[in-house]
Amino acid sequence: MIQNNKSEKETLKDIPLFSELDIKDIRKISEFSLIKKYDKNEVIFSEGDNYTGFYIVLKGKVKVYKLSRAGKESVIHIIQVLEPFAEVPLFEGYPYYPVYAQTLEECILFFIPGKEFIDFTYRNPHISLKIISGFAKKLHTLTRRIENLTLSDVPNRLAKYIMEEYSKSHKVILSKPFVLLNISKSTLAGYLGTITETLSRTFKKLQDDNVIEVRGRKIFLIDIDRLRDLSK
Amino acid sequence: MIQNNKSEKETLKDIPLFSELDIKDIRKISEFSLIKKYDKNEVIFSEGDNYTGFYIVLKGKVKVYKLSRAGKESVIHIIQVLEPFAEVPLFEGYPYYPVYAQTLEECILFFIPGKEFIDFTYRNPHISLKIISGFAKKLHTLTRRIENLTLSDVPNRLAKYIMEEYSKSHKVILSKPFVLLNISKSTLAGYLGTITETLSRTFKKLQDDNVIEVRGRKIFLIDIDRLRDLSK
DNA sequence: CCACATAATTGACTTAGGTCAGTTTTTATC
DNA sequence: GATAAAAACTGACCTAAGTCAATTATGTGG
Repeated sequence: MIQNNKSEKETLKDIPLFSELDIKDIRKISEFSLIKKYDKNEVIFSEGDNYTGFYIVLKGKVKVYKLSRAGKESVIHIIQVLEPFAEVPLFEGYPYYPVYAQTLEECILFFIPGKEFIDFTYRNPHISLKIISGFAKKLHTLTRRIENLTLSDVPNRLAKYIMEEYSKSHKVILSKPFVLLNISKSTLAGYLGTITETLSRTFKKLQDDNVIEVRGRKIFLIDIDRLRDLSK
Repeated sequence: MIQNNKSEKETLKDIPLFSELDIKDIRKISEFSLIKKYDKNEVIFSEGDNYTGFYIVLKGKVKVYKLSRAGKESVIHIIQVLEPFAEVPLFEGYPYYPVYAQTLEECILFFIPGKEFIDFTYRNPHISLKIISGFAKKLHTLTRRIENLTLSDVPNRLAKYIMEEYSKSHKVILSKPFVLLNISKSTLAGYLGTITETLSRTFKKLQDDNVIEVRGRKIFLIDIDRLRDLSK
């Protein structure tokens, strides 16, 4: 984990959280923030660690998760480029990280110390509307997750996931539409609230039913209508 | 559903969301808001209804939930006195209610039209910090719910629920500590992500193990240590 | 490019918890 | 306080998905 703090100030403007800020404010935030680099699979913080601040992903992907006593993993969020994570405890006044965070690949993260950011927020109230809309979006997502976990079975949840990924990026090879999983199948299992074995069998079942074709991380959508139906 | 708009202005100051506002602001909000009365079990809004605004419970309790195709119910929140609900879509710009809401008993609700409240927020940025901390708390709760649904079984989730209720209100009769369920067992089942039959059997099992004693809605905690252990 | 480690798959088995159907208990209403 | 309606409970059964153990595939660093 190396730290440096050069350029990159341009990128910050692309972060939804900072999109309303002018270059002066961006510079101010940069002054008390850090750019940190992480290898693949590095643990960024653990549940129970003292809270120091939050992160924004500039490059790579981060898994935010909880662990059971037995070591089973429940993936709460997959954080993509330009998205923040661990910003919730800051506004709750919670002094510890309530979850684990680990990189899924080589990452560059923007680290923002909590105390300084709170001060900044007080002096720049317009940023709070950004925070609110970010939180609202997260709340919506988590609500849907709870709904899915309680009302849908695994094939249903997997179909939903594939359809959502597909609607984010319409990729096609040789007239065949497909989705490229950007996380490992074990991470996906944890995200769908199941285990790798069950996920593997579910993929197979959908394949045997000619709904999809699984080739490694490429999932070809053979029968989109049926997949859409399965995802309801 | 009758509407009237008298007194009650004092109560509004007790709502965490409004606690920082002075009497002038409270009066302003009251001007564009409504007090609505509901019978027990009245549906306040349904999923898909056009979004008009959000509510704060002044008296009673409200269940916020989703329904599966088959009509199975997943309870997302139980809203208690002075808590707001349906405020999330407002800040997401989502034009429909994404959930159902129904009273669990006779209720008095404060209804705040969305458009007017947004305007008010722009002119009173200090209220946005209240919104943020409310959202942060909700996010924390939902995260724990997901964790529980994916990593714990039903006895575990029930034990957690009882312990949490107990820590909110330490009630004792004849030296026996107990918890008074303030929702029906079928609602509780939906909240714990299970069904009434399973909940009933789980209560029975905990009773047979001499951990609790169930007498209607009164749950006596016979062996708190073991219950606490079960809830981990 | 090989060797090792990690990830994914598969089979046999178990089990938590859901379904269905019927009964009892509690609650609300006249 | 009787009667209906709703909520809670119980038993028999079933099934989705978890566990355990072993195998196969994939990826990665030397």
